[in-house]
Amino acid sequence: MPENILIAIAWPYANADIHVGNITGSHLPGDIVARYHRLKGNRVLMVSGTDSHGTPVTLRADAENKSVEDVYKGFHNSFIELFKGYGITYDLFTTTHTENHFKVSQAIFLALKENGFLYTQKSMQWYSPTAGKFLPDRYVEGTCYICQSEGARSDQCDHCGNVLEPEKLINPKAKTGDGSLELRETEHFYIDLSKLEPDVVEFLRARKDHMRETVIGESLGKIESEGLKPRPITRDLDWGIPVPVEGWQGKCLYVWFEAVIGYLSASVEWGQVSGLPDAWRDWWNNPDARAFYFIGKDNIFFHTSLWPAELMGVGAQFMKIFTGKEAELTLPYDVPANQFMNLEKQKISGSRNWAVWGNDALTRYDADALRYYLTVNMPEMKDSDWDWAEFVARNNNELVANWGNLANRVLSFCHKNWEGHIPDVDPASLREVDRELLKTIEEGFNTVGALLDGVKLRAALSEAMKLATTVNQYLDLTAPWKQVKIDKDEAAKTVYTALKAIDSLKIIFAPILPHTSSRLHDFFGYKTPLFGEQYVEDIEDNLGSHTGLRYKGINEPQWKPSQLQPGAPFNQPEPLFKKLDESLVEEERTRLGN
RNA sequence: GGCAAGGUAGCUCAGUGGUAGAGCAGGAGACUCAUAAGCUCUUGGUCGUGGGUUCAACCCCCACCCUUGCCA
Repeated sequence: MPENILIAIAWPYANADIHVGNITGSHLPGDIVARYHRLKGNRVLMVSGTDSHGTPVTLRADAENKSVEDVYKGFHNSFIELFKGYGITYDLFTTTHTENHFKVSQAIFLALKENGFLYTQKSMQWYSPTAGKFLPDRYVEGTCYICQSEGARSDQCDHCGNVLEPEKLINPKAKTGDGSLELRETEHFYIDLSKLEPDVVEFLRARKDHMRETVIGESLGKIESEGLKPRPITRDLDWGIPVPVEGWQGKCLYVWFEAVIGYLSASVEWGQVSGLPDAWRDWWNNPDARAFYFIGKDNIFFHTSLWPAELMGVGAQFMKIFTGKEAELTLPYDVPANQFMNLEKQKISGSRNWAVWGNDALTRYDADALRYYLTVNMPEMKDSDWDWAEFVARNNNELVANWGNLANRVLSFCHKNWEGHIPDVDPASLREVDRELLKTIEEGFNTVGALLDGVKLRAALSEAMKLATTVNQYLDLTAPWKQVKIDKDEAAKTVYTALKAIDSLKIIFAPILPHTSSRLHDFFGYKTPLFGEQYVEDIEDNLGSHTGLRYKGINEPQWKPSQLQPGAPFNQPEPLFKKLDESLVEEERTRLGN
């Protein structure tokens, strides 16, 4: 019975390019788990999109003298290029600036309102008369009223570290230089999270055993010690989703409230563009569907507490408003948040160009080499570090030397000695040592599969590499290069066994290394591909048009041991991975910080 | 400041109340099918600091230091 698996990945914000930390943090782990479940034959829906709204986008547009649409679309298109290059297979990668997302978000808002979880409250906010608008707290700075230091943000002082009350800031100025500011009264909607706190706590307790300790600590641990407080969910802003209430013109839904709804709205949109308008309900109205949310540690609260609170708060009301039929929405099953990846011991910083940019790295390195290093070094438990010397070493000593060389040595040995055919061996004639090896590899489908299912990706990769080592050991023991000179039939058994093992390992590695596994798949001459294809599609609606990244899958379970047929022809193999020259370490390091 | 997570071999990281683990790097050896790759053996750690609980602590408790995230 196939499972329904939702892979929800954090929405990149349309204000910065994607770097290796973002890739290893959420997009790559999500893709690995998605590919695994697709190979298993499960029904996967993997969605994300560009978070296009909010103040930083409008400020950038002003600074660059562009329209906000141009700014977000510039980033959006570059994100799509990157996902194609790395093989991050979104069923739909869309944006928050779609008519559909507006409707879904507004329906969520209204459902919460009808269910009594929203209230309004007036407050004083800094207003810029010259710009004619309210400024977000982080764009107002002045003198800290606690430590008297200059340059404090109105909501927080970096010098003394205190959280500030914005209206108490001394001598406030707009960071953007909009002249003097004044306090004005404004009114906003708040979500009363304290009412939903018992539900959120229960939700987290039920998932305590399979969620990461860092995630549980950051959410359940904090709620138990600090509680959940109400949060404003609207802002004085014109670039975003209008508050769907009479008399609230000029105010929008707060980005953090609206962006998480994207997982739901992207699923709805995926159904629309796929010609299956109700299909999203198989994930969203199905309590057995498992929903995984791949995010970075800075986002934990929003996904473990706020988003579940929104979902539980709307109850069956969202579906009633949006479709006319009452139904509950599926809660997250797991939120496998990653920690951060540093770069050469320092925090990644876009403004200082202390970063390895995703698209740029692809111009010099193969996607699977990058995917390998980003998986082996994924910050699952604690922050990790991208180190160029380590990248080269791991590529050369592990990926090339162990797995790549294993495939290459056996395929080329066989191609040479058996004239481009799999040795025509009767499987019943295999020796004990051959059966042992194949049994070990077959068990790998369970052990590695369980690790992938549990989102323990470093462990899964390590286990797969261990299996490759086992095959290398087997070859050393059976030494077919000696055997072939003495008894070619015996050597044939060895080579046949090793090829079967490699053909199986190809599948086991495929979620992590899809491009090279596909090449190996081609060498073996399979007709059905391992994976489907990514493509882009322009989608029109009443807000304009946007580009969606799509994926057309293969409907065939392939997570199972090799089906290689004795005697079948196969293609001339080539090395799967490239050895990297040590000199590039210096070369890459000089790029940093400039 | 409050809360949360991390601080284990040169490097990157697993780990558990009961005689410290892996991969890579370093050292040695036998082999040669392969991108001089693979295989075997091996050096290497007072498990952040200081206390405490226990027959026994890296693992439990307390304090402190360092790193990171959040403060909704």
